[in-house]
Amino acid sequence: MMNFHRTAQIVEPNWLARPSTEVSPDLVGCILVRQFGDGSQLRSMIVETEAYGPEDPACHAYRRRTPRNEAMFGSAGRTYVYLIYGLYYCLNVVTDLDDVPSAVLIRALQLESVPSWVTPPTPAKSARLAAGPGKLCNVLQIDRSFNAQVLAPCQPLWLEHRPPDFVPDLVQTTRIGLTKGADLPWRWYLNNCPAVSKL
DNA sequence: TCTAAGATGGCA
DNA sequence: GCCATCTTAGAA
Repeated sequence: MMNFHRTAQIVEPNWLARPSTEVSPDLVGCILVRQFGDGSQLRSMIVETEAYGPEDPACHAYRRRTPRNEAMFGSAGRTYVYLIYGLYYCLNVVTDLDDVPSAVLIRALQLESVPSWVTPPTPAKSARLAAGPGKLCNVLQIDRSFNAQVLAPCQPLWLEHRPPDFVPDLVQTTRIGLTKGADLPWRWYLNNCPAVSKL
């Protein structure tokens, strides 16, 4: 039977149950879907990610398990959301096996459309509305209540695979804004993408 | 209890 | 380069 209408390929938890350094580059090009309370959806492509994991001095769970980093020890396919600098939320996708603290930070998105509630100052800036981990949570209206939630359809957030014919041109570099583990090349982004947070 | 630092971002 | 803003982890 011919299948012209491709159904969305949902990212399943078991696909995420790998080390974050493997999942992180694979998530670039995937689609993050945000469904709001009124049923409306905002779709966007992940264009920049960073991996955090065990034996990683920059990982929030490097020292020990605490109430804040608890979600990182949870099962793959859930979120880890935390507040940084008392101002911004950051969204992570939990990866790897249970009890292994591991997550992928979503650092930048390319929005499919500009939501009605944001008023971009200039057209040029609208491309960068979600260029940064704090900015994207702002646009998608993600706060701490999103921590440790399941990523699945009918939830506020879920992931869809990139089309099989889309092979992203990836750049791998060091992570942004760290004082520890700054030498590890665990950041990936889409080459020549205006929505990436930093070059 | 107290305090310094933090996976940021906007503006001068 | 400076700073807003506040939770959290780690020290005392």
